[in-house]
Amino acid sequence: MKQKLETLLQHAIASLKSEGILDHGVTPQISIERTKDSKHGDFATNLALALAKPAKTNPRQLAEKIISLLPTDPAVSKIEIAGPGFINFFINSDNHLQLIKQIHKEGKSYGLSAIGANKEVQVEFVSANPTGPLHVGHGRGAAYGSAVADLLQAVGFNVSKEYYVNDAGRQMDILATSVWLRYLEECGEVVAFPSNGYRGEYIRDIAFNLHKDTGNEYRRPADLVTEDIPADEPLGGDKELHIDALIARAKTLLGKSLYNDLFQAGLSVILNDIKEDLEEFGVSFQKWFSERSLMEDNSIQDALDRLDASGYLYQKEGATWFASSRLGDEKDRVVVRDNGQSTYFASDIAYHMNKLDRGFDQIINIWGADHHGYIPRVKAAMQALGADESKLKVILVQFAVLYRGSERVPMSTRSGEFVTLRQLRSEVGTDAARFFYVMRKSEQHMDFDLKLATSKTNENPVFYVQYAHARVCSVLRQLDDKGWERNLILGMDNLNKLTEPHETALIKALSKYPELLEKAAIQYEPHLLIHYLRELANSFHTYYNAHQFLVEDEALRNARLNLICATKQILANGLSLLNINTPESM
RNA sequence: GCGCCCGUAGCUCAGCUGGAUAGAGUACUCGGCUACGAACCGAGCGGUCGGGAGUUCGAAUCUCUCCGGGCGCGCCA
Repeated sequence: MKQKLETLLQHAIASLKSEGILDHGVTPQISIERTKDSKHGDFATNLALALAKPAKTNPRQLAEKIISLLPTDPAVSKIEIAGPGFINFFINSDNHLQLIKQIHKEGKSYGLSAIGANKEVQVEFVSANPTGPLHVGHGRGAAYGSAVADLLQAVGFNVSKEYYVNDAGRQMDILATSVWLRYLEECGEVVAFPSNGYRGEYIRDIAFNLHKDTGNEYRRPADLVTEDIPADEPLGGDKELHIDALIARAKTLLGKSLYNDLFQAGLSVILNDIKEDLEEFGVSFQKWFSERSLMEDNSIQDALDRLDASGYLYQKEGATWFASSRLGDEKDRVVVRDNGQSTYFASDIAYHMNKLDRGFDQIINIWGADHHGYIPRVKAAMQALGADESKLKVILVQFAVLYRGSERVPMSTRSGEFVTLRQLRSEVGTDAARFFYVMRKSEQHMDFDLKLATSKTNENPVFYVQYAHARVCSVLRQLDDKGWERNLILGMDNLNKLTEPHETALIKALSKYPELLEKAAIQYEPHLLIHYLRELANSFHTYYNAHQFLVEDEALRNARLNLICATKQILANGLSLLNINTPESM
């Protein structure tokens, strides 16, 4: 409909030009908007306001001229000028009614579009370090990322969802060592647990199972473990030196092969837990990309060679630096440390080179807001690799700050004090959790009150939308109980009986769905879909309370049933896009 | 200190590529089941859109500045 109006306006502009009212060089941006107030019709354009200046006339006069030049169209029943010079379009009600047939015909695919033109898009999100279970902060990235990806898929992009697994580096060594020390405790060796180790209960679980499965294979005497290790922080030492020494000791005492097994054991338990957790949360990935694989297949070296070949690398103080400041970063960055180890950033350069090599048209990274300082250096790396940096879009998701009542809940993986995504899901339910996360736009800081979410689950708006769906289902069951059958064709033939204002409003709400879906997808704003679904549910509930559907008049009854079934269809389409259940009863 | 994000009703948030009277939910006050589910609906209450200046026909929206809050500024990942 919007497009139709745009075409009509294009004609009018062409006529304005040929009449000499408008200069030929002017190519106005036509914006057609939904009206907020139905007194202003269905659609409005500010075209006359925008063109008044170049046409050297006043907006209302120009609006009249435009209307007189507008070709007539059967879908448009009335055109008005309002306010300072808005042109308001009223759509023929028959045209609205056709929508019900269209929704019925297209069913699940109603609202999908092809604007993505099958372009290849990669969306990388969550990518939490596999050092512990996902917490509620990760949940937001997971819910948001999958919603964005699924929306893009719905409007015709070819989307690949990916999780970057940081299975290398010091954090992982700390994890392996933490597991080992807990394992030694299981064996009966007394070793003080480092203040900088992972203290979570899940580490003990992994150690317990490891001990159960392998016996004393990893056991080493406590005095050998602690011999000559620098003091930990609580004893006046340095916690970083302390834990690094313990890591080194683990490697020496266990040997490369056993240490690797230990490392792998911890990693796979945690990673499997994350995969399962996300699966249950309705989030799936096409690919789990391992950081370690970049080291093993020489990708990091290749990437660095490429940077070197284009002259962006140099040596200083024993380390290798990437001259990212030449490409907009605030300073240069180390890629190979003076001890010969490559940095995390070097892995990331290689990873992004890999993404580019895979030929995606668009690469979307969804990161926590704490990574924002990282964007310039990654973009610099892409440029240095000779790629178009606009291919990369980084979306930052702000933190969810947890409260229990008015008390702030701390979140730190290291300390082990955090609320896991699993706990949240079991307390508030997966549907409610997803809905709540996606309800807010990503840049908005989010206050998540656990007390509120858990004690008053019925107040979560997800139930409001699901209830609308269940209510339609209930009406259909009632129809059956009364011994009536639905007559689809009779209903379609009598759509013109739907003349109540509540019906018109509901149909109008239905008609917004496709354009809304496109907007939400292209702008990466799934919260728009949530808000829409709530509005739609509201239109339905209002209608439900104002009129009875199961009336004696068979023609009217079936017309109304067709309308509410169309509503049910769109509620289902929208909710399932967000991976939220559409219950038939609640 | 520099950089990014945010500041809208008592609370949680929409609205931001400039558009008509700034909207929801929640809380509070009324009203609605001899109706297909009251997990619902209707009405009311509630605002210097953080302050100030600018841009223009028009600013919550754009620019500048100040104030307040979050986050980041490692040879950590």
